[in-house]
Amino acid sequence: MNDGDEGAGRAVRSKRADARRNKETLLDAAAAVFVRSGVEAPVRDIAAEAGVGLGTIYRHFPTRADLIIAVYRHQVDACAEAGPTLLATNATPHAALGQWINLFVDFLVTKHGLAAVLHSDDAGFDTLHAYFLDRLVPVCDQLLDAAADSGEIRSDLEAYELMRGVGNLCIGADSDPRYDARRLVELLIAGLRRPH
Amino acid sequence: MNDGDEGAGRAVRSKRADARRNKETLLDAAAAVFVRSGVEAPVRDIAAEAGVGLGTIYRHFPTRADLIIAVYRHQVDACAEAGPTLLATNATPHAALGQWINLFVDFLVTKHGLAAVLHSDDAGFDTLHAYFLDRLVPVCDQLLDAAADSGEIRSDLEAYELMRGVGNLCIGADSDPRYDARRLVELLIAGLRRPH
DNA sequence: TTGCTAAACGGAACGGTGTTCCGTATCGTT
DNA sequence: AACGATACGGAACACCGTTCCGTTTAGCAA
Repeated sequence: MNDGDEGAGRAVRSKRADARRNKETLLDAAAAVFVRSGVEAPVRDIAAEAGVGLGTIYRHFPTRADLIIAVYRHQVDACAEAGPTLLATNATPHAALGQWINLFVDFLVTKHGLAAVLHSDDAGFDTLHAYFLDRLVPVCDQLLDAAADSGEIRSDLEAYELMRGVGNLCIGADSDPRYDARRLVELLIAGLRRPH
Repeated sequence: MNDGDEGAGRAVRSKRADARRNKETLLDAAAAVFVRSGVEAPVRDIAAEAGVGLGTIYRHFPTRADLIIAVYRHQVDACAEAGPTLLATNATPHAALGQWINLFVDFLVTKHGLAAVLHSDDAGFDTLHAYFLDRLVPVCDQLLDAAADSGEIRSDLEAYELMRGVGNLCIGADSDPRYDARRLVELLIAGLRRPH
């Protein structure tokens, strides 16, 4: 994860200072452009914002998806880490699940077009897709299991499927005042309740 | 809707025979290519399949979205018309709503990428978006009202919002065996039930 | 049958993507 | 100061939807 030092094996010469600087600049620029124009903003815009050539972007981030991952990695990780915490601090697993899903929805909805790009079957966003799934599905699974064990919800839905569904519901949620993803997700979670 | 004869006003010379023929050929070719490669297939592929130049496509269908509308218009209309019928033949409005939604989901899921394109905020698909909405929202509204009046479901959800939600849930449902849009939509509809 | 003209055709060309490639500039070390 | 590895910039490529216009043809009239 870190630049410069390699924990195992022979020592690897650390990156050049300008390279490390550019990577930071690029990350900041991308974040700014994503806020302004959405995650589908042209790579050239990001290069311009950073005052850097196109080659530089692609050397640091082999593909657009990798850049997007890098920009949002911290927030995805934070969401993943919030899972166990919520489970511990809430009265019921179902409440924890609801709050965690809300966290995820808020994250997606506030990033223009992230949800859309996340679920486009366009190859090349595979790595982005995979990263979100790898990081969040296990957490969701844990919450789902806990809620199922406590008898609050039906137990026949996979975490993967729920995450995809919730992600899908968030598509286009910004840029359309008549569409409230949060409400629909709540409905979906409500539909999960076991008809006791 | 018809080619050639204009019901009102002065007579308009009917289209040339080759033009009418090409339009048919194009519609068939597009349908075939959409099945083979999905609705996002390049326009050039459709032109090649039809054995026709690019100009010909764009003269008949000013934009890709118009071509997609033309290909699926019949099925969308059929879905719209099924609404009142289902309401009349089902025991409860809620059952009718469920069946109608299933019809819509089946339609979307079986067309590669239609749902995705339908909800992409890409301008240029606005007309496609608008056509689906104009045709289907009123029908959904009628079903929703009936079910709300009979007290089966909560009444605080707009037809527009439900249609968008269902459409979103269908995105990527083909090409992913681990994701079953039908089930999630059922969950959503279940969540709609009034907690009596 | 033969002209003639409006209608329709084909496909090169345009503007905009993401991505690759390579000559050039710079860093960090000797 | 010199030099090689590293990183840079941006022209070039492949592909997209769409536009434009010179060429062909259908259909009618003489």
